[in-house]
Amino acid sequence: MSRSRSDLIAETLEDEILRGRFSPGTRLDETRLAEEHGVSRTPLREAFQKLAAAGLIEQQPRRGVFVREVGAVELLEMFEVMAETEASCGRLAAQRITDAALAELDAANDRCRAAMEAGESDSYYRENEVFHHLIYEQSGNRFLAAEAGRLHRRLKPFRRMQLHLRGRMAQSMTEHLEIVEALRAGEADRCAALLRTHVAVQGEKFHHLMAGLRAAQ
Amino acid sequence: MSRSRSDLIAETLEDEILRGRFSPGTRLDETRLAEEHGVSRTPLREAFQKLAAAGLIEQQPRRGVFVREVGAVELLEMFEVMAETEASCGRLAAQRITDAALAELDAANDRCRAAMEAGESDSYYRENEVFHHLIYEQSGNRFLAAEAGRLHRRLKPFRRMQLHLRGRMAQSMTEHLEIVEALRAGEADRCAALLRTHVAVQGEKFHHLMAGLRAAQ
DNA sequence: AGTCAAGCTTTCGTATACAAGAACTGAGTT
DNA sequence: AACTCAGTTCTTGTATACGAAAGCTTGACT
Repeated sequence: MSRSRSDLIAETLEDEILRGRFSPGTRLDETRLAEEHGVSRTPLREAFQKLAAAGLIEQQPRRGVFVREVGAVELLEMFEVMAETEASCGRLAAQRITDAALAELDAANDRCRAAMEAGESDSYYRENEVFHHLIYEQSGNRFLAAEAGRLHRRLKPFRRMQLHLRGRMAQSMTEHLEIVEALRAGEADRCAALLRTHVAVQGEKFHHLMAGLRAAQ
Repeated sequence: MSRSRSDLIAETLEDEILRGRFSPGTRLDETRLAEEHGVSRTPLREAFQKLAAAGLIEQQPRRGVFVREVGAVELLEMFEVMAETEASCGRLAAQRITDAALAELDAANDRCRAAMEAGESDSYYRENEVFHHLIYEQSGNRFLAAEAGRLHRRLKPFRRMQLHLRGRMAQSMTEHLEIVEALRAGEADRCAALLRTHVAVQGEKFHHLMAGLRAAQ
């Protein structure tokens, strides 16, 4: 599937940026990175194009490329869009979901509950992701699902931290159950509303975390 | 603003593709296009990267780049997402819109009405676009507005044709008025629903047109 | 001593050259 | 006559070389 060197490098860089190896604002040196990956500047530049298109880096005219500083405002905006997008997925899924998928959602929720009861936030996070991706798929709209997946991936690093907030897992869990209920009943509007708040809460929690960090400094 | 040659070429190519100079499935010859634009292959390849990221072309591993064949299914999916996205814009705008923006929407609608009464579908189309972009902006979420704008642009060529359908302009017009009403009243859910169907109708009309074309062959 | 300008260095943007892979064509064989 | 295999050619992917622009440093002038 992966086409060429530049694709591979783009993936690697994306991972490294999202994982925080390169902090926001850092300048990415073409020459040095090319050396590091053992290639010339050409494939590296192609990788940069892709990252720029994905909004991860910023290319300044004759200055170089920099890891994009995603401000708190933009991040909150992205969370809002995520909430709306998931609501859309839910709305459509409520009209189109299959019994098999409903069973899968139940199973994912069971695993979520198990993780919660064991207090394993890592595996909770993993199963939570399965749950959400299932809904994306069940929207029956591959374009929408892809869009949702992309945004989800983008917000991943910021989503994760808030599961450690006390009581969040339990609350998230009950919301999941309600969502499945709405899906099973085919209540599109209700399902959309539930998903919207379920995700919007993450944005708010994130906001609180940010405010807390800022206050602590 | 525009950075370099490759940016310019990307824009030109995008326009040419959307306008139909290159029909879907056509292979884009690097060498020939480079010659045509009076540049080397390098900036052209960079332009290709951008177009690929925008989903307009497809790069096949050692085969070349091809104008993407957007199937009817995918197109309908995109219309559906457009409907959902505009609904989201409307929902948020209903809570955040300013009086000034409401006045602008009224003005745009007046111009729409004038165009409709004059039977000028071109200028109706233009004012219609203004109307929708205003709502994008008034969502108060720049990320969402950008997303909506991108999708709108992508669907432009397919949106346009259906205004020629008999009675569509008049219906569109009344829907606009209802939408502004909901925005003014701050009724988020109603505004979202109105926008959703307003845009979804376009997808359906498009579907009919497609079916008609297919039947005519 | 401070400021401005000019040159120098660095790095980006573009061109070109080279290598590797895929398709096509031709001939030979079954 | 059809199929296969090998050679050739065309095109893509990558490397490298060159030119231009931006920033920094240094020196001279006020």
